[in-house]
Amino acid sequence: MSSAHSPSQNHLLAALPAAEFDRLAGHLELVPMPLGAVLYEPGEQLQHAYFPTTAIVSLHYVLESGASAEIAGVGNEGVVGISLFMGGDTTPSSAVVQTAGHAYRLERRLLKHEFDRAGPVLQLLLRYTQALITQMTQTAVCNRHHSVEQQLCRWLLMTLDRVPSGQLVMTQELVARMLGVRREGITEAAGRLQHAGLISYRRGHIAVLERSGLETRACECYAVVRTEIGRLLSDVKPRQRLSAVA
Amino acid sequence: MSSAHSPSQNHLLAALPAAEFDRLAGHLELVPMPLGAVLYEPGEQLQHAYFPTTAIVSLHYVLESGASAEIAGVGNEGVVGISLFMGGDTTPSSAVVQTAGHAYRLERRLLKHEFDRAGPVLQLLLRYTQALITQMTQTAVCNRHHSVEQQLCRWLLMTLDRVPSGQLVMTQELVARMLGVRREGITEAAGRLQHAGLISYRRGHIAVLERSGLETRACECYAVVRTEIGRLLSDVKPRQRLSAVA
DNA sequence: CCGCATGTGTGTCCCAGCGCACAGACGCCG
DNA sequence: CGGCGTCTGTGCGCTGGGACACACATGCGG
Repeated sequence: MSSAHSPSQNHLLAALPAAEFDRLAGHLELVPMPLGAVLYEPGEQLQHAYFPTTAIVSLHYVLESGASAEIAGVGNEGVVGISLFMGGDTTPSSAVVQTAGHAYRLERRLLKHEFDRAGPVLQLLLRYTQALITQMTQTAVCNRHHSVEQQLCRWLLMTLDRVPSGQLVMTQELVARMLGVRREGITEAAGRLQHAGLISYRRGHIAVLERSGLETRACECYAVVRTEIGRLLSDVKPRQRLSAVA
Repeated sequence: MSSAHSPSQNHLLAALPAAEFDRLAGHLELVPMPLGAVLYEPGEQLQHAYFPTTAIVSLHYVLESGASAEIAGVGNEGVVGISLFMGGDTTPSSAVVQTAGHAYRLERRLLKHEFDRAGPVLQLLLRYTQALITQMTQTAVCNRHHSVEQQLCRWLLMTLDRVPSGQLVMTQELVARMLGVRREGITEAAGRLQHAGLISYRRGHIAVLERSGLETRACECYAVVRTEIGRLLSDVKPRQRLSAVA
């Protein structure tokens, strides 16, 4: 595993015109993202926006009761901290590192400055935000109407898109917390998937064996989000490595 | 009921600096919004953005199975058609008039133009968008964890904020479709609320009698969204008539 | 003012998912 | 290599909500 880091590992940054990219590059700071790290908590003033390269961040909402659910996930296709350029500065949700890795971060001030420029950077960020909105709406509908197994498949697929190896380091307990369901529900669903030969797992490690099987069992939500990301971020710079967007 | 229409009945428009407001005013077109009218369908290119004054619009998502759910609602505090300035042009969801009334609409081209100006108009729109995002995330979590009754209360309260009279024209069937639940579930929940003296209804009409009671029974989601709208849109222009924001 | 479409109230059955409780099983660390 | 913490499997009973099936109201249009 080569550890050569580059901002262009993040699709948003990679999609920027060279001039814009160069302008920002000097200000990007590579930071490690350990599992469980909290990038921000509800109402907290963000100091940086994070462009993940290998890390995956989960936008999470915790209710007063302690129950929680993932709102959306952000990997190397996006950025964490949209409220910085949206103007609200904070959000009622939090952001937690779901898969350890790295990200490039940009200071709050610099990002806010992008708003005034109203250039390609802002345009790209807003498009991404719309894709994120799609993800959120889909999550809302999915939560309402789809089974735990369908959602698990969707979640695995989305994570898979951000982890090329297909080897996820993830306990069932954590997955349950992501989806906002009972741990036992995941055990059962995952058991069925393993039995069907689609995945295999052992104590905190999940390996996807047959991606297509997951796609069959997943709800439409996965495809919708995937397609929408492709649509919104493709014509900015046609060739990204979103791979198999269909 | 005075039928004097004015763009300033929409809080976003009203919050604009005078110069900006005047610039747009000439291009705003007052349109009636009949119940059930579809402003856009999934994937459809929007031709206008709508700033409701008395109408309420429901952002809606319909699954392949036919099941559906409201993603968020837009009243005189907001605007329908954010994808126009976000850059995506279309969304996978649709927008349907949930309560008849009026709105001012603005042509696509003009709104897109606002993006390039990167002025107060865009800033306000983006802030509103963030509030909308909050509403969507809250919907997602609410769908996961809260009971039908709690959600009904939340929905009633949010609608109430947009209908000063407290007299809603709305069948249980429709409410059910909004929340993405069974009609019978609404019948039961509404029955309990009526029994408790909080609301009264008859064949397609719902009257709220005791707002505070609904607030008690609603989940936290209502307050979160309400507070966030207040926070995000208040310091643009302090005095809006969002009334009792708490 | 009658009738029928359209809302609303019930009741019954069923099941996914929750809460809880505990039994194994793995694997890391001393 | 042994022990313990963590993760996973399983078995309850319970319940909210879904699907379906009617019976009854209501009020609009003819």
